[in-house]
Amino acid sequence: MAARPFATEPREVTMNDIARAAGVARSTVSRILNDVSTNVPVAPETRARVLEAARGLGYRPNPQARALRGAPTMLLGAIVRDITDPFFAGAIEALSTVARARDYNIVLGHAHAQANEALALAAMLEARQCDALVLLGDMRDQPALIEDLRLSRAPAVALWQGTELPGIAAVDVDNRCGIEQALAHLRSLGHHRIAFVGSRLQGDIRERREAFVGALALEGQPIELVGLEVANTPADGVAAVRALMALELPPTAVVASTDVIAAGILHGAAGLGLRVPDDLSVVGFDDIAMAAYFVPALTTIRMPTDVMVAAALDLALGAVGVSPDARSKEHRVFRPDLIVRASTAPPRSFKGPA
Amino acid sequence: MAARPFATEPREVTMNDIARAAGVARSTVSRILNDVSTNVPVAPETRARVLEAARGLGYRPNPQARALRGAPTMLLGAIVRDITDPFFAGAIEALSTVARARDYNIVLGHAHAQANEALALAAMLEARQCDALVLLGDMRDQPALIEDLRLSRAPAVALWQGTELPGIAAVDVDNRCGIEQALAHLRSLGHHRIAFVGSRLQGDIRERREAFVGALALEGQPIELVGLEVANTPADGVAAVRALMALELPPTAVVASTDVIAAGILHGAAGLGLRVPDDLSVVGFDDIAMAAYFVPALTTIRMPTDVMVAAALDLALGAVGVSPDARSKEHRVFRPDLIVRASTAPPRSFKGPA
DNA sequence: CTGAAAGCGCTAACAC
DNA sequence: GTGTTAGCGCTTTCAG
Repeated sequence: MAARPFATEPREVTMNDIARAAGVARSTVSRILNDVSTNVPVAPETRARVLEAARGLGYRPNPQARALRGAPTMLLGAIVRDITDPFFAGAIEALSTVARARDYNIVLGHAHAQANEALALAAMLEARQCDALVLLGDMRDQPALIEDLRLSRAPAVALWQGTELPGIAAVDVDNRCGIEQALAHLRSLGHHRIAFVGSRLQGDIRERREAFVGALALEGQPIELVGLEVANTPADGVAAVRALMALELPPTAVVASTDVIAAGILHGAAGLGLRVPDDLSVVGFDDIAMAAYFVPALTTIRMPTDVMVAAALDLALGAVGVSPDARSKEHRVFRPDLIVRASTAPPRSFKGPA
Repeated sequence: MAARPFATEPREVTMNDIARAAGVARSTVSRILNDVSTNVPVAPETRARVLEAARGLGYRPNPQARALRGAPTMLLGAIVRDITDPFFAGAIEALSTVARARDYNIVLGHAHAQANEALALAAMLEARQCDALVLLGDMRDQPALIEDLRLSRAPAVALWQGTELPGIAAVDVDNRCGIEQALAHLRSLGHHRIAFVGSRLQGDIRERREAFVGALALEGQPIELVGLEVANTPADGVAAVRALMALELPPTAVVASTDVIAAGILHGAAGLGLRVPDDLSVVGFDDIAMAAYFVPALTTIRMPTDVMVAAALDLALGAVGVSPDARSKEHRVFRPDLIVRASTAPPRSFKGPA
């Protein structure tokens, strides 16, 4: 067989084919298949014939044609910096689940802090294939994206942005509340020298850091901060705990800005011959699926991820009774909870409440 | 302002608008914007005028209209059972990266072994919004999906399917090779009682299990298998190690079918007061990002994920010089490597090579 | 070199 | 009840 320039695709079955097969007009087929019987009556006999033909021919509606007529694409864009981050992986899963319940699919636009970062995102917007967009995590370092977002017709919602993006609806966690719970827990165990590990640069993490500083400053407690430039990786958690433990007066407890960093802290502590929680207490943030199976199981802050994701979707796709205009101004904040596990205990020197 | 039934969308800028602004015909605009200058010459003056108008009006091509004309959607469907699985999260990230290099975006179709499982997938195919599909992980328990896949016009590639799906191209890892490396490593350390943890039900994992059984049977070694029904979760890893250690003659080493299960084994071992690797050696499979930061760092089998994902994309989107027909019959297998870390050591009783 | 016209598959007025 | 018609935004002959 000679190679043809273009493969002759096995032509799609269209409404025309059904119309011909059933001996009716295309519009009739459309009416029946879309079940607009409420408005326009159709003879049951015709209906049966058309449905039969459609099934027999294996008809599948062409979404592009529908979209051209103004139908929604049923695609929801999810822009995330790093799918590999277990917390965001979980969030995407949750988002995908609630989206599916509305017959929406997720288009992934991972930002991946690379050189071409903004481009990937712009491409997605440019393509306008999505009915709405959800941003997961802090994107303020991608000004081009934010700008495009504003110009874009598709509504956008920022999840875990950790800050307000004027004109874009937001769903966030109360980071201060979470950090305060962690600190209250550690203090009740008798800890006085508590360190925080996490960058001051990125949204949520920055908020957590500020909450930490604020809370300790309020009480005149000594503050030990590490990692103005800590990345959200276990490797940087290892480096941080090494730095902390090399201090003249090392902390007895560490609050990590995320569970991923906490994993590194646990690993690094073990490498230094320290036992957690006896020699060092560790508190994480996020409660990723694995946190309960760290060695030891991690005490951490859990957010109502499912609820938050559902709220974001409501905002993005339009909950009943919420005008698009009002939506873009909304900023919903949810309260996290402390989950106490095995990585926290009274410090060694602690002999009971004063 | 009274509420209108439908918000008047800020009308998109179309080619007609440009044509009007530049005083040319729509077809001319199309030619210029698509740069088909090779075929049809266009007056430089006209070209400039049109480009100017397009930029000025902020024109963005409508992908649906293009698709209707037969253009590709530039969307790649990725069907994965569980995005939360760190290994697959990494794979999706890799896939997304190579896809982006070809201007493709990923549409997520997570299968999530629920009641509505097959539906989600069918919906995606039904929608035919994707130019090609990549299946990540074993999907044989979703026969409806597989069937749809065959009917679908979009080419599909199975990644880590762990078995052949007739008519669907596949990219896989040599599981036997990986398991044999793990066993060789453990034997060289002096282990004789080695257990395997992992279900016999699912694709890759089943292959790993069979490789394990085969290799040990060959040498008449005692075989300890756990988990005919082990799920790929840390929780089941914990249960497995408890069961193993309750045996009359517990193993001195465990091979886990995945790093996620290995995490549970490490956690469970610690809970039993066992020290890894002194009391028990543990080998994982996958080398997920966190594996190097487990306590202790996990010895595991690493696959060339990036290369495999790229191969899958080539197959799906059509590498140069490969006919669609030949592609669907391809089955490429890649070799994994053992990464030795801190979770393996000679067994306690071992006093050096015999 | 450029314009006119047809049509991708579908929906929605508007006839009859 | 059902058919006719127009048109969504775009590409692509085919005429000039």
